[in-house]
Amino acid sequence: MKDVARRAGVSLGTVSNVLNRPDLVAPDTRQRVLDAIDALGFVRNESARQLRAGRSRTIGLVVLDVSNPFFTDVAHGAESAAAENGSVVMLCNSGQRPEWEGRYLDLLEEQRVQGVLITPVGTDYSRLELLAARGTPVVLVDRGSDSANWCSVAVDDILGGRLAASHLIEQGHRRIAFAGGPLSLRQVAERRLGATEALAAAGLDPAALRDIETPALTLGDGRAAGDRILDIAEADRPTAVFCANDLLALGVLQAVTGRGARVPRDLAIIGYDDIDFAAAATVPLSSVRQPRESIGRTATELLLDEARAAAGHQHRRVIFKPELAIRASSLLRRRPRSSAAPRGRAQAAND
Amino acid sequence: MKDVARRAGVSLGTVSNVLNRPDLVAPDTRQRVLDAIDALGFVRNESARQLRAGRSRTIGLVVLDVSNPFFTDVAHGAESAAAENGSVVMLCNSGQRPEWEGRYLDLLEEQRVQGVLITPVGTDYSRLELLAARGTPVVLVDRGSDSANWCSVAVDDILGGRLAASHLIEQGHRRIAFAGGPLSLRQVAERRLGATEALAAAGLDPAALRDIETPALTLGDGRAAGDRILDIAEADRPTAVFCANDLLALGVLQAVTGRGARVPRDLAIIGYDDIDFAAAATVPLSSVRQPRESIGRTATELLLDEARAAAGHQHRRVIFKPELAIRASSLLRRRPRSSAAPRGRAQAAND
DNA sequence: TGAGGTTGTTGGAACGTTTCAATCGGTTGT
DNA sequence: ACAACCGATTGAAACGTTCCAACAACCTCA
Repeated sequence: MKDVARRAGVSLGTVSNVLNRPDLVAPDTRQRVLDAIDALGFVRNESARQLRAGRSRTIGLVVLDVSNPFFTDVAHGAESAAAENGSVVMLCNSGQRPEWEGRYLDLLEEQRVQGVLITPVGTDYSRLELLAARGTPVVLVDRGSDSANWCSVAVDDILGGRLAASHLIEQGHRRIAFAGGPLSLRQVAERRLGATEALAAAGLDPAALRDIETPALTLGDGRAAGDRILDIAEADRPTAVFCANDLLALGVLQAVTGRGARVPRDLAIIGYDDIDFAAAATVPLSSVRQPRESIGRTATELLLDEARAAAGHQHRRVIFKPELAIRASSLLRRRPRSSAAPRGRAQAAND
Repeated sequence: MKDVARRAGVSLGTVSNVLNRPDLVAPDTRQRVLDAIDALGFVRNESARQLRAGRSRTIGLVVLDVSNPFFTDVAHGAESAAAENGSVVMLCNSGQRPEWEGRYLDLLEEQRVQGVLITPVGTDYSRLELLAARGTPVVLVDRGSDSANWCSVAVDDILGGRLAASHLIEQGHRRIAFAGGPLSLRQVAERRLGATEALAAAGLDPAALRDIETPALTLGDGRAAGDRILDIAEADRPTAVFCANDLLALGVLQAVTGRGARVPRDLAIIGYDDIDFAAAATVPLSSVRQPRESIGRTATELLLDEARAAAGHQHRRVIFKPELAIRASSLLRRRPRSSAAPRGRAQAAND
């Protein structure tokens, strides 16, 4: 910047003004400075700006799994909201490992980010509370929280679980499995809880929900879960499975059809998230839809509001409602008429 | 840091030494400083470090599409290589839009990142050349380049295209389509080129390759492509399609089976990338496998080498070889025995 | 005893910005 | 003719680190 100033024959302060408050400086001076910038190929040093400003223009987004399209969609929403406000999102992948989550939080705090959007791995929020207490705004994503320390944006996972299970019950299923894990993930626990509520509401025994616990929520774990379901003796085998997310559901679908079972006739499947691949599976996958991009967008807006308002900020708790997206993988009866009549051949089988 | 120094009764320099070269400082002083750090909840200011150091510990990774699992896998490889070297990867999504790519490059340069890993949108490398000339190492990812300005890590896409098309020809197909676009993406153009080479090598007319050009490489574009293929009169319709990536192929698969056509009997499909979802599709998708994580890892290592060696760095050009991953979506004949005997029922149909 | 080492600590300059009070011509109003 | 004001520019003080030459205290050996 010093070089630019010298070349344009002005002082450092003027160059800074051209960069930050161009209207303050006379048009011809401004032009001279801009020319010098061009000629020298000058590029602002963001570190120095941040150091001076005390805060960066970056927002941290810590997700459980980047290879899960759900999170990339959330990230997408966050990114566009941030871009509209001149900020950037730094995407960090904890991979459901608490140590990585911690590492990334340290890193983000050292960078003095504007704030952190996070879907925490566990339920121990002490690190986050410290972060918030030291002045970095935190917003919980895809996870409600009654804490007074931050905003949160969530989807009603209990309701989602209830919707999914009710749908299966309504389709005539009585032996239903729940695949998902670890149960320490609040999303998983709540979806499961919703399912048991639906069973109870239908006069069935909630304890009869068959748990297929998985180490994580990936395609591979889904394949393993599918194998485990098929390994159950037929008389006892669930006729339907509710998976804690679509990755799992797609894995189950693959394992099960790979072994010659028919979906939904032999096993009905419903997932959760309604990622794009769900509809694209060749037995189109029923799922519970969440407003993925809106989650990211809303969380970012809450965060920026807090970062700017500093004092006069009221923490808020936003809860979206999930919706059923019914497709072939869970439909045993003739497909109910929906507004847009579906094209495919309706399944006639019934159990 | 000043507060820490005061509390521990030492000078600023000593605190810095505790943080950066702990072995230089006497054990008890060190402990006193560490205690003070804990008590005050001190967190290093990364901006100040960077300003002083002149360079950050961040690596920029600019990809074409974060929602494409191929790139998240590349990112994963890059991330772990970076982590081993105490660096972090900042993931940026250009979404195939040149303006966004430019914005992100500006941003990364302002941050004085250690270097930039990029799969460029177009073929205009002038912005990158400027970046490299000003001293930021650049590594081209998934794109070969003979430029003397940077390293590159690529996969031989021409070979990949040849493999895919040869396989289809060998399966008896004569009317073959290529779905992909825009052709300005080098990946797309080269995969297509490989396919025409394969046709020529088999004594077929390379010009007979039927182009289904798509605006981008997404699931949605694939569905549209599938519809366009089925709209072709049956006598003239291709019996096989080679898709420029798996997202496209999965889209085609969905559209085609949704309209009652059978895969591979009515239309054989082969994709590219071999993402996890490919094997998980219910007609498991044949594909061309690329070493996704290795690409990211190798690129990062080249980058870090350049960033460190500064002077004595030789630009290198790494080219991986792709492999066929044959699955049901392209197999008309009895499945050839592979080392691990496949479980499913073999297809008996033949054309 | 004093020269030379070793070990641990210190003070201050530098990194590249932003910000703000101060300054400087030049008008304008009275 | 003087005060008051205006817009444009300047100079210097931060911001929080790292780095390095210098120093102090102590030890060792001739």
